[in-house]
Amino acid sequence: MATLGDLERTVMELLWATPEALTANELRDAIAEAPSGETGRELAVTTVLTVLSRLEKKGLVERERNSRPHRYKSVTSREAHTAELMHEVLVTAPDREAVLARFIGSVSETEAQTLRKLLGGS
Amino acid sequence: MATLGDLERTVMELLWATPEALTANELRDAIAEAPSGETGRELAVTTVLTVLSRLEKKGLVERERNSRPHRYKSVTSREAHTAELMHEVLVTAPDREAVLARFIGSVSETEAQTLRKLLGGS
DNA sequence: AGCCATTTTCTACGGAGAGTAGAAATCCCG
DNA sequence: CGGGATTTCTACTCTCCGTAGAAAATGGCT
Repeated sequence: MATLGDLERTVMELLWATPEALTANELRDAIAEAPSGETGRELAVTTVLTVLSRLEKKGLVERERNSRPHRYKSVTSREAHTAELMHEVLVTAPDREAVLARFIGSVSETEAQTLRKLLGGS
Repeated sequence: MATLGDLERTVMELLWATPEALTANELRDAIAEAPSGETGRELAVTTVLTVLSRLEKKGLVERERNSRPHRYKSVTSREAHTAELMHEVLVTAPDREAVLARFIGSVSETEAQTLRKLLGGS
């Protein structure tokens, strides 16, 4: 179930947060700035490249091979990816209805509201 | 995020499927019978015990230490556990509303129906 | 009480995934 | 064409998990 490591996750979050495709160097710098979370670490650019190729193999990242410093971007939006993961979790259980029943009990009222709206009438 | 290995998952599914607490030996036998999935493997009972203690450390399993052959049972139901996992996934994204929007698009009509019912009116 | 079979704990190994990065190969710009 | 930038290869380490033997603990039976 495509589970991500810490660094992989950090990279994905940066890619998800950026509309344009990024180069490995740009990513290395962004990680060093460390706007959130882990103390800004100084990684070798090869480290970032390794992670990127692993993410590419996992199908989460796509690279533009034509432009010289290759540019990387996420294949799906963060929301789509998260929703897909949720669905994967859901279908691991035989009784999905029961799972959903529990699940809606765990979401906030605001979120419940959103769900009602999205599910529309009937 | 408490991700399970294959054997750990197999054990959890057996525990979830059984109301009474089970001993390591009973679990070993149940795995050997292999009612589903993996070809019935003959595991050493110590293997099962190791997995059980790891699951206990992860908080998924509880053991009755008083009864002599210790008996193990799951801490939460399969549905509760699955729903909890889904929620954990949901909150990894900043825009939960957007994730939920995608998510409901991925559930079947039957499930959507269930959700409407559970969310009630208003 | 003492012994032995059963049970539990400890220790360990091998393989996979992930973080990390140097060495080597490749690629262009000037 | 040469050299700096870029990419690929290779590799080491750590942690997790499957797997199980060795060792310790336990408890019933004589």
